[in-house]
Amino acid sequence: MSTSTRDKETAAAALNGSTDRPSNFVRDIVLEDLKTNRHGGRVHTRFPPEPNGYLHIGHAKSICLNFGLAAEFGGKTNLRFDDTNPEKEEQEYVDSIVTDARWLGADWGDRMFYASDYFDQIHAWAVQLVKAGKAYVCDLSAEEVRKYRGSLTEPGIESPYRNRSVEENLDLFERMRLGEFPDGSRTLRAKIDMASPNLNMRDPVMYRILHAEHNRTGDKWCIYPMYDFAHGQSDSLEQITHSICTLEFEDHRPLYNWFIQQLGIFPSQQIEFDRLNLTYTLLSKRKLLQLVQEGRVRGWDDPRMPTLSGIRRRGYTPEAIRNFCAAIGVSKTNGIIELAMLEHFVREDLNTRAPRVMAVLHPLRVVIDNYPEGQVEELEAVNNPEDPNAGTRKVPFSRSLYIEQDDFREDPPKKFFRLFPGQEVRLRGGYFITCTGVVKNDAGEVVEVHCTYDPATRNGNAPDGRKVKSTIHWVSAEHAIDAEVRLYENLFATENPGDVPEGQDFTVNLHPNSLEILTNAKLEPSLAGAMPGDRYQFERLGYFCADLDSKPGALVFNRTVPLRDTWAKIEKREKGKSG
RNA sequence: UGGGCGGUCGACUAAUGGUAGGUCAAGUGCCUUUGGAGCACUUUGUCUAGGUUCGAAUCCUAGCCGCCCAGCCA
Repeated sequence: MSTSTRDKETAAAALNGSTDRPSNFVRDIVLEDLKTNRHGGRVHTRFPPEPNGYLHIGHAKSICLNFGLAAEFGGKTNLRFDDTNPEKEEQEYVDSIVTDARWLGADWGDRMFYASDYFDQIHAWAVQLVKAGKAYVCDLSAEEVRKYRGSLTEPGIESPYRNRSVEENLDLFERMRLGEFPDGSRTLRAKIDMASPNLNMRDPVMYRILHAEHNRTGDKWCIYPMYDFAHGQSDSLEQITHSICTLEFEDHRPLYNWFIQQLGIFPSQQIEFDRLNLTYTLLSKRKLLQLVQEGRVRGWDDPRMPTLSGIRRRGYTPEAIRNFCAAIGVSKTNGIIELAMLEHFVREDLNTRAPRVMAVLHPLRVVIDNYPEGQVEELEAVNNPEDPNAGTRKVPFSRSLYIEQDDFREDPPKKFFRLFPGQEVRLRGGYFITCTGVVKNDAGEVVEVHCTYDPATRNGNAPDGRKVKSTIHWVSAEHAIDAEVRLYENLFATENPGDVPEGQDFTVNLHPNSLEILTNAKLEPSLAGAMPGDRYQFERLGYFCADLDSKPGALVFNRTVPLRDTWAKIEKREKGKSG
């Protein structure tokens, strides 16, 4: 079956309501347009980032919506850079956006465009509006324009330059283009209605003078169109059927439509949805840029950043992000999604695919007193209990091991099932051991735990059928490889980092210890060949991903997300009871 | 106080005049060689007040609350 046939059938199935994909209001609009044959069955969307920062998880929602919708109905999605402000845009951002969008799974074929591709046409349209008496050159300064605009409750006043002749406007606009005037001295404005209750309709600026080198058009232009006079025009040129943007552009829709109507060009339809908000997370390119510039993080791809590059480096998969985006839905309510939702979808994805390994983050030495000195056994460990095809691996076992400090208590609290004096536990993939004693340092801290093992429990079960309440992970001390492990907390300590006390900066909400670097982690030897980007479950701890900084012999792992920790919950609750 | 847009479990989202359902979170139990995963069960909701209707989350009226808009940013 050809792709297009299948796509059409998919579209038909969707039209019949026979798919179980959860709908949303944008999809419903598309469905309705398809039913009424509004665009001849065509669905064409676009993803229009400004190359002034890195893509973040909020953009992922938009990418999934735009590309997902088009794909579902056999349509297309363009990648289009909204590059109308040369002062803020850079090639680095273009490159990162391409990389990140592709990584997420976006496919725009050969349709990667730039608003700047259309500068000639947009300029011609501006001239067209001038000739029609719908636009004029205004000599008011920025400050004057603001004053003349009026306020939320008061109408504006018309610019004294509003009624210049077409000839004069044409001449002036051309001289603006030729660079005869300094930045900010004049603008081209649409002649609409200074009394409109919608401020966007009070003679909005269409073109401003900016003697700035543009990343793509160089010094060809010294006038640049504003968003409002570029975006809809670009949509129209690309015959975009559904131009999906976020809620804050709702007030711009009348203007979007006004330009299209005055110009008599293809009527793309703007539809607004709610942008993503996540607890403990800031999704504002301006603020993320600030974090990078002030060195509060290690860069745009710092694993604590909500950028796609940061999240990727942290170990998230594109599938997890897509599943998350599908689950949160699309609406017009401005809500805030709990970060736990995102974390759920990484765990869900990684659970099925991440190979299990053993790693000890905070090592505590264990000596098995009755295990023969110098003996080494290769125990067979399951790679992934969720995936029978993942097979097994050999893990060396010897007399001296490391276990997690948290897995031993000299004085166990209630409901603590792990190792303590007199207690027997199972070593994951191996023997039962019983704690017989401890060695302390001068400070009274336990530095070594002594145990005996039961040779009859090699396969992890006791022949006499006795049970053990807990299984703990371990690594053989002499075989362990060292690694650096980076643990992350939320970048921000408050649920809504945008809420800032009067007069303060949002950085006051930064989590003081969002990065903890462990330099003494001990890994099982099978990890020696881990390459950057490789993902694992460190058993009982969480999902980890070899960092970009990782090299053979100098491994570095990021904790993507911890495993759900029932014991931590119990302990917290018990402590609350007693304290 | 002008205009625009919204208010459904703790969070997100369905139900488009006809049984308020799903996911996350939380809790309980089962299971378990990860206190993981899985399974089962449970708690909690239609902003308020009127009205229309046999029947309202849905329609009407009036309130209340929240978000966005006064860049020559997007």
